[in-house]
Amino acid sequence: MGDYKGIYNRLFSEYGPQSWWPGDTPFEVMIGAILTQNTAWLNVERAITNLKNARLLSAQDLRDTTREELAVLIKPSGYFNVKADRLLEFVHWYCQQGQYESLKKLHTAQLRQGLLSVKGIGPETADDILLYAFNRKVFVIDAYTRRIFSRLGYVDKAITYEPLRKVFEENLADDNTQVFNEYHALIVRHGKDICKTQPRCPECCLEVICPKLGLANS
DNA sequence: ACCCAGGGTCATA
DNA sequence: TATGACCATGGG
Repeated sequence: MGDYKGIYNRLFSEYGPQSWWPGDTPFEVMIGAILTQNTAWLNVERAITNLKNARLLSAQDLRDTTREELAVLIKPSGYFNVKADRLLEFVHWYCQQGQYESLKKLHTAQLRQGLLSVKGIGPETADDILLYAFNRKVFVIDAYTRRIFSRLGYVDKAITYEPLRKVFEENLADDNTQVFNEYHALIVRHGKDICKTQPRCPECCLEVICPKLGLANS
């Protein structure tokens, strides 16, 4: 089973509200979700600042940018050639679908399917967008989630994305979207916080259950 | 110098 | 289905 809400409460009392996702508009959230793939958020912020200065954080303007021009601007976020293509693939789809006003009318399953049809958007990025840009009640799974909760003995360490997402969504069925929002952010925050204090420490949550959770490994 | 970050795709077996 | 290679910058 596992006390999923209990872990949430411990994380929340330890760290407090995380105010995710950082970003001024839903569209900026979506762009950030693509840029942050396997990348530290600090580097994503630099790339987003460049896009803002170039006035490219609207769908229309971004769509008319060349891949080469885009690659230069998002360079700090890494994988810049790959991500330039992914941003363009996404924004083309986004405009074709009628942007936010049209997409927000879709059911969550339909919207998710649409996002996943875009080359460069996988399950985690799609769920980031669903939760943090469209405010849909989906649980975002990442590497921290899988590590922490498999070490807790709640799930198998080899569990794949969809089954793990289902576990969280079933266990948090009675909770609202804000809890889903906060929970994923807290999981990420927990990993960052510990690693900042003790980089690669064997006591770090990435390797064993962090003492901060009050759940010593044994 | 080494590890890895708020992943995803593609080729291979 | 399940690994492995690849993408690439910047912080600790």
